[in-house]
Amino acid sequence: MDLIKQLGPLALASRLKRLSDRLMRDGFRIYREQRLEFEPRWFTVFYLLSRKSPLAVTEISHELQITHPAVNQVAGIMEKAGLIVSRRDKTDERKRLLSLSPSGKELAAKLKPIWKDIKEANQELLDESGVDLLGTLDKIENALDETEMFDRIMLHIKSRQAEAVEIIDYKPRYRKYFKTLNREWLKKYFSVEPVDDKLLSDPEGEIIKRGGKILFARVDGKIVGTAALIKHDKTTYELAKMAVTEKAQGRQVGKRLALEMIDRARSLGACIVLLNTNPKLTAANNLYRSLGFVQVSPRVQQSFSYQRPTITLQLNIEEVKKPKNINRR
Amino acid sequence: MDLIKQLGPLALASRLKRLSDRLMRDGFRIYREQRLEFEPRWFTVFYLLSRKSPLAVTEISHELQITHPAVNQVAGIMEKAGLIVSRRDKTDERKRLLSLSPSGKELAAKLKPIWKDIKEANQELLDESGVDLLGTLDKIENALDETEMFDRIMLHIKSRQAEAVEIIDYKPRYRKYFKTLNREWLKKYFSVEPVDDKLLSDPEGEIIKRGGKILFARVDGKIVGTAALIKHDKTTYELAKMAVTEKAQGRQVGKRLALEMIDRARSLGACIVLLNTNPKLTAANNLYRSLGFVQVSPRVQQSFSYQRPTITLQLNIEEVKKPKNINRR
DNA sequence: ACAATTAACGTAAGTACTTACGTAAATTAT
DNA sequence: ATAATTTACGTAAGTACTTACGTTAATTGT
Repeated sequence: MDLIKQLGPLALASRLKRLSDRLMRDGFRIYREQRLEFEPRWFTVFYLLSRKSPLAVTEISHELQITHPAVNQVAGIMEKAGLIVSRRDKTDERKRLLSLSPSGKELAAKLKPIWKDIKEANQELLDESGVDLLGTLDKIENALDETEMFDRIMLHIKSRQAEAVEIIDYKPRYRKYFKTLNREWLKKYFSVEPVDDKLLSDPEGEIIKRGGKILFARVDGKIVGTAALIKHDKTTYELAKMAVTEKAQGRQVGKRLALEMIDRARSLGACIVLLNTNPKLTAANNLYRSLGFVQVSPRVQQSFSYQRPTITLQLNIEEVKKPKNINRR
Repeated sequence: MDLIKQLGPLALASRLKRLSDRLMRDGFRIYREQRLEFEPRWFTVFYLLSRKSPLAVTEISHELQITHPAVNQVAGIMEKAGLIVSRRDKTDERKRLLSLSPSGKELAAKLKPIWKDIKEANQELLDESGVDLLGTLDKIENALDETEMFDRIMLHIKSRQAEAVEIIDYKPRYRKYFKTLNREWLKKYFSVEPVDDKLLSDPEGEIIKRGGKILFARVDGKIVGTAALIKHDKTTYELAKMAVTEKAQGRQVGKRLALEMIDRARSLGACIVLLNTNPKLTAANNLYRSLGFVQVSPRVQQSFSYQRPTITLQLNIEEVKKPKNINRR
């Protein structure tokens, strides 16, 4: 019958809102029944000012953990209602100091016993239910302070997306993807240089026959990414021509390709994996750095010859640590 | 630092709202980050339709325990976005049947894995905190279904207000209040008849010297109510001239006066307490009935002579039960 | 000492509900 | 069979927050 209840953790936010709305509404009814010109919305700001004043708008906002426009709005309404007064801070002209007006103080005195009744009624509700909701909320808020729900969900999404990525070895029938995927991003950011075209047109001759590797990434049966490993010497390889089609970006395809390729390099006896990239490609560079790549001196940079500005990164193969949050069965 | 947290049960609703808002906001960020044209607000209606359709607006409203305008609004937005379609019910032209459109179904398929991630992340948050929040919410919602917060708070307020009412015996210096308080309501609802004026002008002679009683109610040092007990014969008394000033109404003054007067009648050896009232005075009559007064036959009605329509109520003194929720130390 | 940055506040618009009220179709009562 | 009531839906306005953005005053860096 009650879907939100049934959905459990999925509809947690909706359920909390529903309960909050239910309690707020009854607060509104109480004030009206007692013929008090007061609204639940005003409570936090009003109560705070009744205990400590004057206070500036942002001071209140910090203390209540709500935004300053919220405070500003409530303060505006209460000032119109004559409950609070405001004046500029003499020492800081930006600040507007709020405090209760005489009639605000009078109302506060009338409200105090009602607040006590509300507090007791809520306490009884919690006692009756026999559960420590406040303690529960404490713990949940603390856990969220550690890691926000956004990051928690993103971890799940990324791990699921990484699992959906299949890494497969080079096969002649995939050759065309090696070229098209790479030309896609080269055209977008720079231009396809002769050095690029040579490699892209003959991956078997230029890369595989010289002791390198080529991998592809497949998601839902479609080839969405590729990467090459070029052999420089017995212990030095270069991770190059890594490309992920635009639609699949942000789905951990690049990460999976790079991780797998580093594994392959290790198997081939590599001690150093080099990588040429452009400073503008921040998303890619962040990935490389997260995998342990560090920038090396310009000396190394000389050995390759691209028209576009290039920086060289290096990974010492012994330092590789597998990242925690990617499940790579 | 965090006032809402410090206030505990008093700011329970604010705190639940704050947590709900925090979780909702992150939901919004997740959909945006995944480049999905979907909002947390749509979730409940959309999810329900993805499982069961078609459904009418109020059917959804019942299932989700939200108001039908909320459903109507969300449905309107989602229809504009092309996610749902609606058609009239053939057998009941009032009903608008909602179901997912093909593109809505497509989106649902994309959303399903994300929902799973959200669910898991929320579940982990709860597990991590080591508390059964969902069970706690269940219990609290059940307790509120039994008795809403409004009624819980009202019980506290009424009991406190009843305690604040002081019942004091007649003293000559209070004589004027007996007249003014009674004229106040008589003028408001009817008119002051000669029979009234005779009693009100000489309470000592007309009531007390004839074996009756007069009581006053005092709140915060002010006389706010009065009541008289008129002796008819050895075992029959009449509760009359009960008046509570408008400002103090709804604060249990009448109830305290009536209860105290019934006690006095009992002490004087009364078996029956009569009472003349007007059918229009519903608030007062509800009080009388709650105290055990029942309407008697018109025969009794003849013995008194007011111009205004009058019904007579009677209380058998042995039947008096003290009401539970009024604390009368 | 001056520019750049940061802080405090205000306003506008958006989100996600609600209550209040109106209309029309269906159902029930007399 | 007609009137009265109930049900289903729609619209308007209100509540209580948010984000986004702009202005002005104070603070910091060079």
